Amino acid sequence: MPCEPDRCAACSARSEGLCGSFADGDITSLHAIARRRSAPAGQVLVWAGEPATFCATVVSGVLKIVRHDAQGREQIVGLLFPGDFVGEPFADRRTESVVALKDADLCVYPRPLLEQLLEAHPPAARVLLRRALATLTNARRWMLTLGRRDARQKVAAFLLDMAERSDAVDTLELPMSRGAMGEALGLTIETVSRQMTALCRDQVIALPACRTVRLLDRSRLAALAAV
Amino acid sequence: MPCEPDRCAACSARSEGLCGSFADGDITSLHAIARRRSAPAGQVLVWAGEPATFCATVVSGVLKIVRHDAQGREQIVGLLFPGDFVGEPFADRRTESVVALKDADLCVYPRPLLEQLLEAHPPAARVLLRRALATLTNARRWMLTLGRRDARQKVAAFLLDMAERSDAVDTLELPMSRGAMGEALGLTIETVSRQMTALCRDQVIALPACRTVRLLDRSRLAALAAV
DNA sequence: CGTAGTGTTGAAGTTGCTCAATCTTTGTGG
DNA sequence: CCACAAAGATTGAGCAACTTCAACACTACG
Repeated sequence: MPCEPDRCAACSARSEGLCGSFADGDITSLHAIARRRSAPAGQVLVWAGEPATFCATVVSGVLKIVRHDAQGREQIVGLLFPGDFVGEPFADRRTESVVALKDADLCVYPRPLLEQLLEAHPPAARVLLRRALATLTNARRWMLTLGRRDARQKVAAFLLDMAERSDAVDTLELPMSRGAMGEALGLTIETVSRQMTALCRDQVIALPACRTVRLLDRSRLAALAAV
Repeated sequence: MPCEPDRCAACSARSEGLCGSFADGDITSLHAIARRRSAPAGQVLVWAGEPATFCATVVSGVLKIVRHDAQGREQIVGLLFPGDFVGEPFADRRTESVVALKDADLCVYPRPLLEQLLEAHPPAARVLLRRALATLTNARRWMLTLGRRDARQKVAAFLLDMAERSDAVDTLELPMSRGAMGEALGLTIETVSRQMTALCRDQVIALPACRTVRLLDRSRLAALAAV
């Protein structure tokens, strides 16, 4: 009688994403192809341009997905939190880099084996489809911010987004530097910094520390973001 | 013995996307839930905010997917060409509008029936997963353009993208106005227009007509786009 | 105590937007 | 077939916003 492997039973991401599509008895088949890996903040897990050898589930930590162009400019195109799926099945080559913003733990699956598993276990493919569609909708929401909002609105929208993801009531810890915020928002470090201090001056937020944001007036922040 | 319905057999999108995941004998089950619909250029097929009642496959024409914010600013977040899949299964409410840029024909599926079909027919879910992942990668590529490139590079990148999609050798027909280009690029009409004439002046493209672009120097265009 | 990394602030310079006028194309009715 | 209206596209001038460049402050860590 198949039972749940200990590591999965103890995993905080057990009920999330891909893993959540497997029943306790079934999870063995996913566990069988998975190995654990951890990465310190700053480490590059995936290099754009390399062959795509694995996918993964984020167990803990935060990662950024980055694209760069011919002139070396960088744009963060996604953030990965615990439970999120990393990588793209069916794609032989990576077009984006993945970098740890904070120390992270991953559950890694070799891509060929994962693709076999997706064939053999239809609920897994459906769960990935659901997530992919949700991620796409999120990316498109972000496109509106990148294309149409000014610096103030971008920063406000970013803070709201982070607040939602960490379901913070009034204080939230940013998982990244001003530089990374700029990469995500299509702004320079300086502009991000100026907007943060401006929001502070206007009593919309407070900054007890560089990366600690207290939301003083969430509705005004939402109004500024023009969400 | 099941055979291919006439309408599907004659359809130019038969081998594309969702339909392509069904064998000639199987297509009946998709055909059974589908009805045809056509829309003239300019017609709104989906209103953001409405309940999501259907998905569809584009048979002919071009559609735009648009998001708007509280201040009414609009951003095109995707374009749909023949064979592309319209709508988001599993999402109860639309967050984006879909508008025909050119007269279009669609093959429409009621969402609940489609979702049942995805359960019953795993290859269909896998095909949608593949497409969703590819669309996501495309959206992310576009995010780099929106966030990091200046007006000249945006317009150059857009023209290259359109050239690819219509696999044009040297002359391509834009399926949209300058205004829609601006919506897609996060620029004003005026800026798009100025960049187009500048590219013309620099002998990178020629404009026999407003929406007809002749690519005079594709490699220089690529260099300008900084792809 | 010095150095490196990160963040803030200021001044000057560009880029793209706004507003406004003009030109072109398209479509409609006489 | 032409005239006219409406929509789309182009061009120009002035302005606001963001970037760039530069200096300086704060923190952490050896």
